[in-house]
Amino acid sequence: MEYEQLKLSNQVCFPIYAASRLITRAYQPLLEKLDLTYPQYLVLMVLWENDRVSVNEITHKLILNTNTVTPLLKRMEVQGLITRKRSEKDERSMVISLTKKGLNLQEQAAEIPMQLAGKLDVDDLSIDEIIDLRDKLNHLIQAIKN
Amino acid sequence: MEYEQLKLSNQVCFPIYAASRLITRAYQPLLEKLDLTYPQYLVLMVLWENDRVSVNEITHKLILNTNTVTPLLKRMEVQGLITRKRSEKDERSMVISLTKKGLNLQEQAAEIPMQLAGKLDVDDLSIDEIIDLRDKLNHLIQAIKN
DNA sequence: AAATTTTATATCGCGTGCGATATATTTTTA
DNA sequence: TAAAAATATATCGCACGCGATATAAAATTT
Repeated sequence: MEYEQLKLSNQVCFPIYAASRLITRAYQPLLEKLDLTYPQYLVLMVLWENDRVSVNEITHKLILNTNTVTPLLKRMEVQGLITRKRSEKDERSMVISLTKKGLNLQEQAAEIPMQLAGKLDVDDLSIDEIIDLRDKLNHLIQAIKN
Repeated sequence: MEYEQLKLSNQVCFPIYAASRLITRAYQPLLEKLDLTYPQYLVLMVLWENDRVSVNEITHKLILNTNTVTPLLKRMEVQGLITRKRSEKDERSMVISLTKKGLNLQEQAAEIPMQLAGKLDVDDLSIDEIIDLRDKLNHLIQAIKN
């Protein structure tokens, strides 16, 4: 019995899953120099755009759950990248802020997107194709969320 | 100082990372009925296409490392989905085979792709868009691999 | 105002995912 | 053929990622 829909080559989900891991692998040597993991880098990107946010805002922006983000932030606190303080307005809420060290990393991190692009074979992939890919993925994300 | 390239909304990598997790989440309730995780489902897809393969072949097809696949296969062996035997031709190699239970799951699993498609908001995403997305992702995967 | 519900964060357990490393077997080289 | 290199799998440690559950504070209802 043949089930065409069960072939790996016919899947959309598998390439997304594989691409996600390949990208994390590609980032890894670049982020290692800053002593960061990819999820930690994402948290910093959120904070560089908007410092002093709640755990809740971070989970929403990164589409992660608290049980992932809380330990992640605790590790980042130990590394001296961020601080965690209870909000005075709402004692339930945690305010996450950049330390000087976390803020200063931004300058070095700014080099990373270009360095990563260098890892892609330009013959295989154009800028237009990447932008189209990004937009279609955002469509897919919306379609799953709905 | 503003770094446009560090904004989440300008990233391609983040949507891939987010989409990957959202897809795994979408699969989860469907796979739960078969008592499978997404990576286990992927291993079965490999075996349904081609039974009696080595660990090496599985790692290559799924683009995973041995240190991920070996424990994964051991858990699947405990669940009675597969068997693991040393190859007679090459004692280093492990031959992974489907059990009857593993083989029989194929019929139920054949329903999953259609069920998953039902979770996507059709207004947001057309079939053509999905196929184009799949092809562009495969381009990206090749571009990273090179 | 007291009781109930909601919201925000944290904890626990388990399954990945991977860098680094180990072990055994096969292949290649000297 | 003995030594060295390559190949296949396994083990260890750590960081996610998430379902289930807990706890405390705030908001809502009664």
